[in-house]
Amino acid sequence: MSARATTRPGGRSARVQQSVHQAVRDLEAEVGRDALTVPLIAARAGVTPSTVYRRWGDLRELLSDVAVERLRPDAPPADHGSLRADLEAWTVQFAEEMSSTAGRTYIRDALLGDPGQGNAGRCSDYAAEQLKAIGVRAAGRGEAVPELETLLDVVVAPLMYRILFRPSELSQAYAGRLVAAALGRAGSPSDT
Amino acid sequence: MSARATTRPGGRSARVQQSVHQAVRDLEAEVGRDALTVPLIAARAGVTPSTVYRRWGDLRELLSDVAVERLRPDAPPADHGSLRADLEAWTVQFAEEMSSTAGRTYIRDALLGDPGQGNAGRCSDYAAEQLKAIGVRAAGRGEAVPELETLLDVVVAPLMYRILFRPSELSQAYAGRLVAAALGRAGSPSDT
DNA sequence: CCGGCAGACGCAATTTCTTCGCATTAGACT
DNA sequence: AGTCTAATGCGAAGAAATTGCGTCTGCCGG
Repeated sequence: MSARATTRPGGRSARVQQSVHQAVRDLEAEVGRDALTVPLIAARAGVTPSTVYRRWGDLRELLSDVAVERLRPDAPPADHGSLRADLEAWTVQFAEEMSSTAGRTYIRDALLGDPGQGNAGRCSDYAAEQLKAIGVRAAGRGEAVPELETLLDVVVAPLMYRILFRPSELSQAYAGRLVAAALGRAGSPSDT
Repeated sequence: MSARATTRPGGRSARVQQSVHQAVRDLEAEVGRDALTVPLIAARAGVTPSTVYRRWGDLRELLSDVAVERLRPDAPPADHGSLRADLEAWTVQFAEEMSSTAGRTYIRDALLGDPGQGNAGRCSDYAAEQLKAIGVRAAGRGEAVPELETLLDVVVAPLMYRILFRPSELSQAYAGRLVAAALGRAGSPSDT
């Protein structure tokens, strides 16, 4: 499932998916996430509930798809002139977005309704792409760049762990320390 | 919510909670987790569905409570004679348990139905307690012991990140590298 | 030891959600 | 243009969620 790239961009399936996703976003803002139901979303989207059940299986999977869309970065990471500055800026922004009430909800939704783990993997891929872009740019400047896996282990994973399991232990200073730790070491615990 | 320590151990509320939890565990083994419903659980537990809804709110919160119970370590970490050996053994066992199909399901359930983030925090506390016990024992031997926060950042967080977001990237060798990384550094990115 | 009190539970009706079969339609392909 | 596949709409039947009300359990003061 996880309806994606169905027929063509102009086809009916694509229109239905768009209007359903849009209905989820609209209703989430209007009535709150906890009040969302499949019949409610279907009515707003102008389709019948059975269509939603057939395409997405249940409400959780639909919310998971929408959440992943919202977690997709909308722009490449900003260029601040150095690897350290780029990493710090990206990390702080990432931490702020993900630790917000909305961000945590999206992460949890993305993780929850996810039979094949596809959506969760996509979340990680988004972060990896951004970090890779920062790394390529830094390499172009001649800077030494940590392994991508190292950054995921040392920066992203601790952030996400706190966001999910220890939301009170997260601060901007902590995010900064993670970046410092990542840049302070050349090798990597994960050189797979 | 999150019914806990209601009246007395012998009270009726406690009996209801126990029988409901037991019903969840039994039915999970018999019919599979995806087939669980509140009416089904209530019938097995010998209570009415409305009781379950009133005490736990919905199925997700009930499953969250049961999942946290299952994630609670049943014994202190084994003693292998040295900090490194204890850490490696604990980490490998932790990774195996948590990355199994059942373990991932419990983690996801614990995270999902968790309004106040109380259950997620408890999961982290369990790991922290085990690590602390290993640390205290090592300190008693005169070994230098990393900060607890460092272990959470360097060992637990990367493991959990892979379990949740990149399940295919997890191996026993990776768990070993994480321990090596944790013991190879004295300081900490998180000396809060 | 007895009676009152607060909270939890059982019961049952109502509302809402979920599932399914069947007919119809949109879009693709020749 | 004609046909073929797949997705959608519709409606009914079944299951689950929610709620009000009466009852009972277990606790506490008299």
